[in-house]
Amino acid sequence: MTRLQNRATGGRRRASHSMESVLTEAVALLDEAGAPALTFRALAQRLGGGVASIYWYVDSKEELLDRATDHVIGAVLADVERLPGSDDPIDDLRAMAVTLFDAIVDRPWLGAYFMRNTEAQSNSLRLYERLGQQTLRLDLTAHQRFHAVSAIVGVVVGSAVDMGQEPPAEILDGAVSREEFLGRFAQAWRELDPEEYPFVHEIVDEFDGHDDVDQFRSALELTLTGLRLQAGTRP
Amino acid sequence: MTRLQNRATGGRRRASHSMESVLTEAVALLDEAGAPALTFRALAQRLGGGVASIYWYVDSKEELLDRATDHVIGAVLADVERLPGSDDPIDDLRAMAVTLFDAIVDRPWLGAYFMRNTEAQSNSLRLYERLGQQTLRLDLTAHQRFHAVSAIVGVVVGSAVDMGQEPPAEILDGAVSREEFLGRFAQAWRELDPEEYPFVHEIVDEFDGHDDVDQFRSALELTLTGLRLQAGTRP
DNA sequence: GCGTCGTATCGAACGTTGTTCTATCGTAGC
DNA sequence: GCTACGATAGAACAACGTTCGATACGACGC
Repeated sequence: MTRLQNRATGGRRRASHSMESVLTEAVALLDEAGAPALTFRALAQRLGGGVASIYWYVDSKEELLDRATDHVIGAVLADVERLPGSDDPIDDLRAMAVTLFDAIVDRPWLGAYFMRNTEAQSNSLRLYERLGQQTLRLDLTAHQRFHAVSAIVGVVVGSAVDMGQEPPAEILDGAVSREEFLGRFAQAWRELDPEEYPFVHEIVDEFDGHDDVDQFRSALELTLTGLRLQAGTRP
Repeated sequence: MTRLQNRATGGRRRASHSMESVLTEAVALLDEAGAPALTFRALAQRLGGGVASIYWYVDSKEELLDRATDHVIGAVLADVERLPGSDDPIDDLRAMAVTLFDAIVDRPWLGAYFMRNTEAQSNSLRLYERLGQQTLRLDLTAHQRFHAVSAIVGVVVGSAVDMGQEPPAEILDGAVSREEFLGRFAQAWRELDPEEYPFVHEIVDEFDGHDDVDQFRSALELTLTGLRLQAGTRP
């Protein structure tokens, strides 16, 4: 689609984009080096065009982020809709939440922007709807249903934000592994006064080398059993 | 503490700060207009000094944010330690979580930075310890205790992030109230296809004019009942 | 009194960011 | 061909975090 122009002045090309390509490359940048890597200049270079051209597709960086987020949430939504489904709505809720969480594990930057603006994020709304539909199968009031879905999304986002924060550079360039980094923290904790920090000492071994997915699963399970009790259904 | 100097050249003053004053003014800026308002230039102007002076107290903006966050978490910790305490550790956990959440309601910017870096945030670690101590009174494994506290913190952060995002400017300058803004969303939702969005229609009235604190309380209650069941204690 | 050292301060500059301005190209319709 | 419009792009702008070098101040030795 790109064309030659102005052969006399050296044959500079004009780039020809599309909403799709802009979003795809934006997501690629986010995937490769996280949120700070997505700048208009980096994106323009990748698209082989000028900085200002991006503003034809998008009014601001906020909108770019929203659209990029919604773009990948679309894939998550497809995964969720492809889920088999069972006779237990709570099992289905768990499967959906795990699917969403897995997507955020693959793309840590998602955590910060997911569900920020349902206006420009139509796929997020659809996902929200899908989660909510499972609560329609439970014996709850509308009030309880609303809060149940909020709670589940809250658990996902809460866990995701924990992992979403940029690792401290030393870990990004591979100078130290994640295990080393956690271990360093654990060591500092072990040197605290056991009288003053009995709990920290109790769990320091659990913290050292812990798995984020386990942590999320446990948190999710607590809310789900709470929800199950509230709905009065048998496990 | 400020002194006069160089009277001959017009009597320009030299400002004299302290870690305390820097942090206090930084928090004041955050409180007044949110995270984007805290810039080194704005802070310097408020302190009546130069921009570079702040770098004597702090090595980067990240450290400034960490220290400012820990500064106010110190007050939260004091509130938590002032809590009466009961014979039910889960009741105490709830009271602590609510205290923390209330602090974030007052200072929405807290949500984004709380628990980001326990290295420079000693008060956060103390708060984490205080929460964990309650789980020591429950019949749980160390593994379960670790996950329980993570879950509770996750619920707080998850709810806080929801509210922590900057309102879209129209609401900041008072052009539209929060109720109007929510109502606009609700109206858009009501116009969706009821066949395709049954859940959204079910809860749109709950969403319209909903209270963030209620939402948080419900989510917290679900995890707490889940935890209670896990510990096998009677309510 | 004078020089020196460490603490503390500040103006100016640098590089990068999001955003806007203005000018341009290429194609489709007349 | 001319025009209107969709699309592109370079240059400039303001604001930001950060760094540099110079400078002031109080305390100390002498």
